[in-house]
Amino acid sequence: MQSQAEILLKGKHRDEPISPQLRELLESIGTIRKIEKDGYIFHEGEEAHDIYIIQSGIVQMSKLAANGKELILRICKKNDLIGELTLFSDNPAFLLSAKILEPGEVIVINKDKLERALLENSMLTFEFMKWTSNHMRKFQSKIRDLLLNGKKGALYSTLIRLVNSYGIEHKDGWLINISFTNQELANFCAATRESVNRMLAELRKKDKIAVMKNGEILVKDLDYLKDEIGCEGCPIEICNIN
Amino acid sequence: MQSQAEILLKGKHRDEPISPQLRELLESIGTIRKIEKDGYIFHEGEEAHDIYIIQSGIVQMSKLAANGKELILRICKKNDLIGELTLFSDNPAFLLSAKILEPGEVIVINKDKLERALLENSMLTFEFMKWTSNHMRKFQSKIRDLLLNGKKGALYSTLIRLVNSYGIEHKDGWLINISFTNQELANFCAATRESVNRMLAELRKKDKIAVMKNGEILVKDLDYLKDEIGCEGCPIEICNIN
DNA sequence: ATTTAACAGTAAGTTCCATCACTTTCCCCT
DNA sequence: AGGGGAAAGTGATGGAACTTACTGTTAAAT
Repeated sequence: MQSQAEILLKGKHRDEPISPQLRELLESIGTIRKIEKDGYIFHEGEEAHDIYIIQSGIVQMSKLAANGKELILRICKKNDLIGELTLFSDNPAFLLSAKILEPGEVIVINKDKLERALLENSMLTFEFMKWTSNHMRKFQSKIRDLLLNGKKGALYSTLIRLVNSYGIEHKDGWLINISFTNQELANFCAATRESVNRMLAELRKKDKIAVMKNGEILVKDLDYLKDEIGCEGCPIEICNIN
Repeated sequence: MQSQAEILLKGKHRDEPISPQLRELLESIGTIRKIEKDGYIFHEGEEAHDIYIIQSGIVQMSKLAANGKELILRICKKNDLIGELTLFSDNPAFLLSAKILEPGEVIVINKDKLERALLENSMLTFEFMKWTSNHMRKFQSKIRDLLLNGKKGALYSTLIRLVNSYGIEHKDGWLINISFTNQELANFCAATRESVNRMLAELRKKDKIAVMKNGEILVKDLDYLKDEIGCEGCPIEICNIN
């Protein structure tokens, strides 16, 4: 049995969101495209012909609401698959927007090609289904976190997920290796910037977190966050933000 | 172009959640089990060996939170697939509880058998993936509805989805053909019974809904509900509660 | 027919959270 | 070095939603 620390210590290599075989297939039928900071790979509602796998860089997936509010659902990095929900769909339009937070490269894979390839290779089908099903599980745990413990629950669980996905070890705790503005954190939680600011101030006062000079958050007491929201210790492959 | 009325008029046959081929496969490798009112087909956390397809009856899928709160996520009927998220999973435990609201029968399908069958028949794989992906889309629209317009948004969107899934035509609007207590409606919305009661009272006062003697809700002005929450008219195969 | 239990309905008080309005801090730019 | 813009931080206020507490209603149970 590994402790969470040991699991996290594997560092950047701890995530293998898609299997090596699946990745190989995707690479073989895809083409590389550069993605540039603050641009978008695609926008919600656009017609979808391709799906993407991230090679490097960071991509934020979000949904826009009618009233102008934005809901951030995922933060994706190397080996994450995005745009996948348009696969096997009758009217393939992107459901989310993909904003580039850090530049890098993606593999662009033609939807039809991929569909055919998947259907021809049952091992890959297996991997793909496994990935999809896992993704759905994350989503169900997320919906609970966001709804069932108020805004505090939403923020704390977001912080926990960010640590699980982007936390690096630090002598005082876990450092979340991407910086977000208060507004962005609020968009994860369907809360306001001011509420998030106040909650972070309180956590800082209680010495549960600290904010670094570059804006990154250091979580000093992860267990406190978990306790406060009645975290049931779901596995790290579910409790993340990818 | 069909109007929503025309689509709904197709009545009970408007939903074909899974394709006839997929259904045939499932039936051929499954066995029948009777399900009895107020019982459970399975509970959250139990080890999962089978998945189920509903033949008749009504089944409610819900997630329990640490603080005792319950979140109802789906209401399933004939041809709906449940327990599906344990497929292709490493540690197959049910993520939701399946409570029987109306007695009936389910087809019990062994997980391993189904996995093998799916991998051997790519046409079925295709259908299955399509179903999964569609399911994920529903979920994303749901998370937006529940989070982005307060409790009113959550309740109104729940009513709209119930009409889309269980609405039958009525001279004054759409009658939701299952009855729920205020508490149950609250559990759909992550709200309290009292809040739901007040919102329903307000809708009744404005003559937008009416409550029948058996507790069923008659939605007299569906467009009002849609307008109030900035409904973007997503298709009926997404905006439902199955 | 009366009791009981479950649910609906309402009101008052409290807490949570969004909104508004502003100041302060940070950091980029020339 | 100083100015401008973006983000952080904070207080006041109001409204939304939860809590508590109670009454009214219905339907089943004895």
